[in-house]
Amino acid sequence: MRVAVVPGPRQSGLLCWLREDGSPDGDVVKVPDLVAAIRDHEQNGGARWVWPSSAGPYQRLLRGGVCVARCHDVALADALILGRDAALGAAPDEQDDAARALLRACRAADAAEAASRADQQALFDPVEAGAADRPDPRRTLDALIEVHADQLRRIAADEHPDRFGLLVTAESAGALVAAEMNLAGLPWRPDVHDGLLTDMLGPRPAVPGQRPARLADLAAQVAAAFRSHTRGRHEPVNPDSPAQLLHALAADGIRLPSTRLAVLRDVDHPAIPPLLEYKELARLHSAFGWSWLDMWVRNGRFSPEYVVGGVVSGRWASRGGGALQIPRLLRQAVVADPGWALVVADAAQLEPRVLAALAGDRAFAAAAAAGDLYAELAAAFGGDRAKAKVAMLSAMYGGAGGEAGQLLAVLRQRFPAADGYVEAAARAGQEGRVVRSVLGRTCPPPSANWRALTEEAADPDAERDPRAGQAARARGRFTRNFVVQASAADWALVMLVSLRAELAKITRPNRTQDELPSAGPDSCGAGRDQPELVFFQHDEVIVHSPRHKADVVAAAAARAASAASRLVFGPTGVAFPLNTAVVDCYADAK
DNA sequence: GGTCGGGGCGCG
DNA sequence: AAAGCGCGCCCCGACC
Repeated sequence: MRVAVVPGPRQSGLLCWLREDGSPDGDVVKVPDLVAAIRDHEQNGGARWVWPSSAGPYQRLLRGGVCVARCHDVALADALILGRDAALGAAPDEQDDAARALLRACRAADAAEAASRADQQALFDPVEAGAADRPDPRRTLDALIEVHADQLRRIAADEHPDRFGLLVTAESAGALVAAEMNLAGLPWRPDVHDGLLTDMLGPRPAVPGQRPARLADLAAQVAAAFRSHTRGRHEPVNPDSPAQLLHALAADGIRLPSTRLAVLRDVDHPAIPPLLEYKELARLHSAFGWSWLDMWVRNGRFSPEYVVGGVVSGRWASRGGGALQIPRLLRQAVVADPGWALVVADAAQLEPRVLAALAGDRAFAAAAAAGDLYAELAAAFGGDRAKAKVAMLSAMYGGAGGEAGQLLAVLRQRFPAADGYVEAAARAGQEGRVVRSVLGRTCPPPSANWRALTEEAADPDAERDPRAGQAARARGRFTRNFVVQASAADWALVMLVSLRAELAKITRPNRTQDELPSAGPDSCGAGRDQPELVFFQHDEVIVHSPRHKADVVAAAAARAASAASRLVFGPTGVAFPLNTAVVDCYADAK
């Protein structure tokens, strides 16, 4: 059962029950307390809540201690559906423009409210920011119902409506998980983090912006190693400046294309060893140093904002704190609370397995039935596992340099279906067509620039622009990778939301306001004794769980992985094994 | 004083 | 022969 929901003034809201086709079933219901109304319905069978975006209303619900099981996020659905239709050349639907504009205004008001809520630390103050700009609730509800019904029609019109419908459902559930994980936060020990920084960099500088002792020392060593420095003609070379480094090296007779690690590593110059060490430590300091700790860790939790579908391939992005680029070293600071454990589950070699399933390559599937895919493939590469891995990555990324070319030839011969699949995707991209993931996420169409460039080159009379071939091949690599990366993202998303559903089964249902432990935010019925999803990074999830429930959680993760494989790929010989570890500290999970 | 693209590097 | 896919964030340096 679907119910359209729009917030009204103060705590109120409008609800409208919908029929299967999305048309209104009965009158609009005005409720004085929207959070209470949704809590009641969740306790009595629930509904799929249809709202303009999860971002606004769901934050409010979570803070009221209410978790919902299902929703339809119209904004995320629109991105998927309109992306598909634009890519496939369907004409945009003029009549929906007004309705969609109204929903955008509603989401903007939600965002303004959320921003002001983040400013005020007081959680229970009524928040009225954005209220002035909020469009009329009744008109918004009508627009919501109209756009939602339109979306249902467009989903049904897809070449594979079941799969595309699953994608929309999973993306919507992903938005719920994202909000819940943001509220829960990743357990983070500032004392451990600070200890690591101090060990490597020296004590925290008293003056912010000052280089810590170790960095200052290395910077001085770098500068002193240049002749230009010893002749005293210049300011000390700043190791943070690629331009200054290139210049100083050139003055010593070494001309380099860049100051990349891979380039510097092969250079013989006294400045290089301290420079390499400087670069590594400077990055830690600037990206994840003390100021990061101050800015992002509160009450022992790191709470990044996840951006569902923020990457074209459907992977998530994050805003603030670089949540998806945490250096592996700092996993030591991710420690479960006393009496709790981290259940860390990552999909082993997800992308090559996805390719095997996509292509329906039987020989490949047979190899992927085992735990270590590359080890199984090694036989085809003279028993060398490393070669098998290079070949796979090259096939998926479009690399063909060095040894990769020969390895690709082996791959082509032994696994023709898998090779054919990515080659076809690459060809489509080069020709300016779009490709789709297994659940139907579409890659963006080529830009006008790209079209102009490549069409010019197709004209036999025109001067051949080398950039045209370059651009075409680049797009071929993009689409080649897209089909694999985006389908892997499909699998991971379905796995994540399946795990969420599994966890809900071992978690108490929603409680009433009276049962809330204290006057603080409370996620998904978690209180202080229930497992919570706290991290998701492309092919890996972390659940923070009471230690005595960790094994149950691990089993739930395994079921979620099986469910994802079945739902996304149907019957396939390919296995999608999960590496699951129950640990105190993230760094101990392999 | 700000913005913005590039270089570089962390993660998958 | 040149070159692999996707992000976010830091610093620098050019620019307004």
